[in-house]
Amino acid sequence: MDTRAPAAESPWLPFESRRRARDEKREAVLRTAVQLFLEQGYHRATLNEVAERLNITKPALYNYFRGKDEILFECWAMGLELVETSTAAINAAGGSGLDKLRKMARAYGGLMATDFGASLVRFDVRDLGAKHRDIVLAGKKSIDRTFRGYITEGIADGSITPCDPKMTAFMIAGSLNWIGHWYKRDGTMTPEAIGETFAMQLTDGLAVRPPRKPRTTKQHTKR
Amino acid sequence: MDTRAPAAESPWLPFESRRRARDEKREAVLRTAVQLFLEQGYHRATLNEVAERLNITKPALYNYFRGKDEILFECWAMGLELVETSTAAINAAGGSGLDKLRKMARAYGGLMATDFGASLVRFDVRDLGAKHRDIVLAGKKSIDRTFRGYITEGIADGSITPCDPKMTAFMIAGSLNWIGHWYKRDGTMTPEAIGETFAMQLTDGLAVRPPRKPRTTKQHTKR
DNA sequence: ACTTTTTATTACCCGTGGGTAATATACGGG
DNA sequence: CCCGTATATTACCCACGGGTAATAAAAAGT
Repeated sequence: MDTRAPAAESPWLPFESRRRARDEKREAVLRTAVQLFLEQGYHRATLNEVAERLNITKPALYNYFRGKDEILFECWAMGLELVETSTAAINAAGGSGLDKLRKMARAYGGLMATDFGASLVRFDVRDLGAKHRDIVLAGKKSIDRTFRGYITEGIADGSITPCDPKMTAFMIAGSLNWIGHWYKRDGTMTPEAIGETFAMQLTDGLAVRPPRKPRTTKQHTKR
Repeated sequence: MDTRAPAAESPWLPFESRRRARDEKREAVLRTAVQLFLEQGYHRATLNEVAERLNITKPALYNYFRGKDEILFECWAMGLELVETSTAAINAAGGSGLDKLRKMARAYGGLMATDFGASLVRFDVRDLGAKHRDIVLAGKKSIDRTFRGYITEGIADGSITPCDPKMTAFMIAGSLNWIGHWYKRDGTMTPEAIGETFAMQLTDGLAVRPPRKPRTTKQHTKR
């Protein structure tokens, strides 16, 4: 009667044979939800459709989450966790401030091309309850501090030219965050490649620097 | 009976003396709406509250707009118009690709600190009807083309070091777009100052360049 | 095999908010 | 002064979707 193929990879096979572990299912809900939220936007996405994609019905979701906003929060939590893992590795590896900043740009930029990574910038904290919102805001603040930290560190150790760490962090994080808004899987560039490109260009600059003798700045005579 | 002070500057004085021109009112609706949309997010903001802030009632809004989504669209239209005005001025002024890119960064960055400017990046095109959505997407595409154009121009005229214009445009526009997400009026920096800072740093780079003789890249021996 | 617990289903509630119909009030012109 | 038009108001509709209660079916325990 219903000949639709089952959604990609749901632990709930269309009928019966449901015996996987609880955590696996919870995670599956999350994966499906984050996808739908990104696809349609949090408010347009309905729990009914999340459930449908998993071959279950809406109330079943309430076995794993207290409500829609908790699912949203968990998406954020996943993203934050990924970032923390990255920063931990970077801090452990050591190096100059510039080194760390570049590694961070690469890692963070790559994350922005993943579902849970994009969650960090595509969703709205105002959709969360006060409690969860505070947690997320703290996480975001921590990320910001990390960026600023690497920059001040870099200025101190001479690997980065003096600048306002706050503004520069906003600038770099902003351009990386934006990846979460435009990146589509169909693109030719892999997330890592994008992260790499951004990391280099953000820290390398654009303007041509006159190698030594700056020829009088305006010599673009012919048109 | 109702002793509340009338909202800031509404053409509708609490009772009577409503005779201002239609366009003025339409614009007032727009200004109030965009503020509320930014404050609370499009979906949480209600037309009832928009109306309330203007000392009128919801159905009165329908004298000026066909629906909520049309109001949203007009916010976008305002923002797009502002950008177009800027680019027109920049193109008229001429200069090298780098010059134009810097001017654009300054102008666009400043716009991101305004309500209608922020509309361009804080709202979701998926909230629009197909027709309006297409218009907005076309506008965004045009902005992207402008950035890319200045970059390719700059590469051609030698003011910008060779790079992938697409990626670089994403990078610069991204960091500027992000201003629309974090800028708050209470900050110490004026929008123009931010635009200026970003314009310079984005095009100047961060990494210390060894003035001439690069001393063997790793000399951060002590700690 | 029986009971208990977990997990799912069906059926429903109901708050919210965009949108509309019917109506009233003000304004401008003849 | 009266009428037509523009603009506002009150009162309402109703679709949508998050959330819940009651119940059934399956797993797990003994």
